[in-house]
Amino acid sequence: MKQDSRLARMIHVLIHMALLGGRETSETIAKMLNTNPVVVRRTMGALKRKGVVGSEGGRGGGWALLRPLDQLTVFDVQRALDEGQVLTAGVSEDHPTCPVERAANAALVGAFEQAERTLLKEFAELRLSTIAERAMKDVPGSPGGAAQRDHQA
Amino acid sequence: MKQDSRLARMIHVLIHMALLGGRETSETIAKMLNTNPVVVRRTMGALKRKGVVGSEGGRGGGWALLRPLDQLTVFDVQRALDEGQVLTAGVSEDHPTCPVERAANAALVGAFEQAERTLLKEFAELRLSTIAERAMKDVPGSPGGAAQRDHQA
DNA sequence: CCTTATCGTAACAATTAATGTTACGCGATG
DNA sequence: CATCGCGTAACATTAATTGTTACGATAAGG
Repeated sequence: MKQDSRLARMIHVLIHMALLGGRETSETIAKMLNTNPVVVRRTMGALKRKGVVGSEGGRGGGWALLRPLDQLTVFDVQRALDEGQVLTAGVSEDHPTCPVERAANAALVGAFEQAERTLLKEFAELRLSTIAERAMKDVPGSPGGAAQRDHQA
Repeated sequence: MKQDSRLARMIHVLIHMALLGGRETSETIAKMLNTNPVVVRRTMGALKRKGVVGSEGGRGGGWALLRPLDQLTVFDVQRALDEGQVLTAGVSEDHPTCPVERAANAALVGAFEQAERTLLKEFAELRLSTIAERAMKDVPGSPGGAAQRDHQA
């Protein structure tokens, strides 16, 4: 399957929205994400339901952040997009009554739950304002300079 | 996308192989996994390359465990199946030069790497013999009894 | 030898999850 | 009342995993 990139995209967009400061239409945001306005509405709709952003229709409408970046963590965005598990163990369902299969699945599920706790803790500590600051440090340098610092090699 | 269940399946099979003690053909194993012999060969092939199992062709051939279960961890099996990352952050690649996108991606990648370290540590501590013992405790009770202990609700 | 059992592998189909696209309804603003 | 923009349903596209078919190589058995 294809990878779910909604979280990365939403973090990206929310930071841009904060930097721009105003109200953005789905079409503007779609261009930021190199995609289609409908995809934007779908995903932003989830954030709206959780009070992260607001929307207005009609002329002059669009989407607006409802909280400053330093009061928004990656955890908040993640939970707004999906309340279920982030990490799910790929279990087998070939013989659901086989005790060995069940024990194997249970062991994997347990390990993934542990890893998910770590992940969510990391998410909860990551403020969007922090990410925005890191992005800023990337701008001043010329292309090819300090810009690649974080995820090049 | 569909979830990768090879790890769960291989753990399941390896434990059965140890319990049976002999040499199993791809067809026998395929029945355990409710699938096709070719799928088994593909996946077991990876374990063979890492010395977890051995195979022999021709009459009387099949697959055999090369190590006892207490010298095999989930980590070993995982690495045999795939040397890459287990957990991968779903990053966005809409504007690869945008500093904001890059910072967002980098933050997520970092969090997932942390979670992966937790996961691999759990895997390394999980011996297949331990899982086998847990499965054994599941057998004696009648269906509906202690059997559901671990992953029912 | 020649038949049979088995692994090894390539090529292709089926299934499933995420994303992209088109179409249309509804409300707000000028 | 025309236009802009969200909301949503329905369908198409893309990508990853798994399933399937087909065929080659190798190792006994007779």
